[in-house]
Formats: sequence, structure tokens, C-alpha cells
Amino acid sequence: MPGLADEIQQRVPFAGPEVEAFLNLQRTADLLRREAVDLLKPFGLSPTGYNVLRILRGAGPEGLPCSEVSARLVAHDPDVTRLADRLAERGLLARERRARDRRVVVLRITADGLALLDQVDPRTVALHRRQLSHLGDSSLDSLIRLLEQARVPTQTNQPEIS
Amino acid sequence: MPGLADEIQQRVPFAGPEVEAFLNLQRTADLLRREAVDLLKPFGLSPTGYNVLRILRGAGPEGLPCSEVSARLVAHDPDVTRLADRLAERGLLARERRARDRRVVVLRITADGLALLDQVDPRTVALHRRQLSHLGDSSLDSLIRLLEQARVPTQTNQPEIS
DNA sequence: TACATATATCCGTTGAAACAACTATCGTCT
DNA sequence: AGACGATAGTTGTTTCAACGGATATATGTA
Repeated sequence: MPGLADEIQQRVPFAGPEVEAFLNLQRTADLLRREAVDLLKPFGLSPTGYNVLRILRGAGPEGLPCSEVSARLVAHDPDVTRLADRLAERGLLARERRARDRRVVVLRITADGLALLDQVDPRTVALHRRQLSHLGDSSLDSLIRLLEQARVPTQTNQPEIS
Repeated sequence: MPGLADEIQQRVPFAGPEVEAFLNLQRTADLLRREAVDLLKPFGLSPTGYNVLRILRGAGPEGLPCSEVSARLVAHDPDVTRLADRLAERGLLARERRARDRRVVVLRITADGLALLDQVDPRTVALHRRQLSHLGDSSLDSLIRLLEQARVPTQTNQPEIS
């Protein structure tokens, strides 16, 4: 197969700092996330499930509609219904249809859910500290600021003229 | 249910910069990744599949064993077998058992695979530029450096004494 | 009221990731 | 040679995310 070798080789080895930043972002996020997954697994929680419970705790006793929970998730998951199904089966949250608008289902964390969070929270905090504290506060602040900045433009993006 | 309201409320609103950095990292990575997923979908590629093809292109005509591909993936996926299955079915890569060690299966990108990459690459580069170029080169460099730093300690972590 | 449209959630299906058990092959030691 | 353990992939199963269509309710309009 002549000519193939010429085509292959190290092409696009460096496609600009944006690409490199994207890949580093994915790589780092994946690595740290896996450790969080492993930590949460013994508690029967996925990162998303854990996230839902924390959102509901933050929402207080009035709870929050599914749609609102969905909007606040770290990793946007459109299928809150079945996610809540699993958590409700285990008694970690309660569901109730709102009277004045019977379309919305309000989710509320239960005492069991709160107890589980109390058990898990110290571990995740310790994990993240172990993962990132070596950067130091000032680097962490920079990192946080850069990550926030990185999210800005994609939200207000013009659709391509194409 | 008295007492419940006291337990709920905004607890753990700020558990330290490490937690905030972790959440920002996940949030940003997820947001950017989703756009990449949408971009790749019309080409029938997942981010991981795209990643495999680029790794194989970089490896050149000699190809790479499954295990080596797995190790170089951005998002570590232990199941390269079936990932390669799908790509091989579409003729994007070829598989061959190595003669001197018949345990290893060598993956090689095909001309079709290279052609697909040629089609996709400019789009992903453009996407990442659109996502991140507003940060500017110096901020991007900082971000890359911080993300690299963040990956260091987790690799050499002592198991907890616990 | 009747109708059209929008919204919030639900559910059926598909595809892929996670985990574990299994097979084949190799290297080494006796 | 034969046995043991290590290595490289493969395969089965379960679970979960993604996508789209379906349902129920609400809202606006004539």
C-alpha cells in the first residue's frame, strides 16, 4: 500500500492551544470524576444522583420541580424522571404532584436522604482536597476563574451561518 | 415533620476551593464535551471513537496494540475490544493478530479512517477555537498548566490509612 | 366553550459504559 | 516437556444515558 505511509504519520500534532486545552480539560475531568465515582459507588450513588440530593437539600423543605433540578445539575441530564425513580425507590426523596399546576412534580429530600448526604459529604470533601489541595489557594482560584470564563461564550453562541 | 427544616437549608454551601474547583471542572468539561458530541454525531463517531482514530493516525502504519490504545485514551475506557469492533465494521480500522505474540491484536487505521479524520478535524478545531479562543493565548496556557498540575497527585496517591 | 399551542413529565427503545468471568497465549521454572 | 502464573483480549450481563414520541395539563385566542 504505497502512499499510505505518507498520509499517516504525526499529522495535526498540535492544532493550537484551544484544542490542547480542551483535551486537557477532558482528561483531567475524567480522571478526577472516576475517583469520585469509585467513592460514591459503595453508597449506591452516581455523581448525578449525589448531585440531585445536594440540590434538593439546598432547596429546602419546599422541594423543587424536576425541571428545576434538571437545570441545576452539573452534568445536564434531561431524564430526571427515571433518575428520581431510583432515588425515590430507595426512600431518599419524595415526589408529589403540585396542586395548582398538576403538570409539575415536586421533588423533596427525605430524612434518609439527608442522613446519606451526612455520611457521604465528608468523604467527597476529603477526596477533592486530596485531589487538588496541592495546587494551593491562589492557583485554585485562578483555575476556578478560568473554568468559569471558559463556559461563558458557548452559552451565548451565534448559530453558524453555514 | 418538625426539625426537618432545620436540617435542610443551605448546608455545605461552600466546602472549600477544592470542591468548587472540582465542580467547575466537571461543569465546564461536560458543557464543552456535549458540543463535541453533537458535532461528531453526524459522522457516526463518539468522542472516544474519534480519539481512537486520532491515536492510530499518530501511531503510523505499524498500528498499535489494543492495550496501548486504551492507555492513551483521553477518557480511559477498558473496553477497546468492542469499540474497535464498531470502527472495524465500518472499515475505519483494521485488526490483525501479531505473529510473534499471538495474544496481542494490532489496530491500524485505514484509508477510509484517514479520510474521515480529514473531514472531521477542521470542524473540531474550529469548534474548540470557538469555545475557547476568547480566553487568549496566555490564559489558555495558564489553564493548560493548571489542568496538568491537577492530574499529578492522583496518579501517585497513597492509599488512605483509614 | 372549543381549539391551538406550549409546557412538564413520562416512557419505549437503542446504544454504550462498567464490571466480571472466561479463553488463549506467552514466559519461566523445574 | 509440564506446570504455574502473568498478560492480552474477548464475551456476558447489568445498568445507565440519550433520543424521540406520547400523555397530561395549562394557557391563550376566537
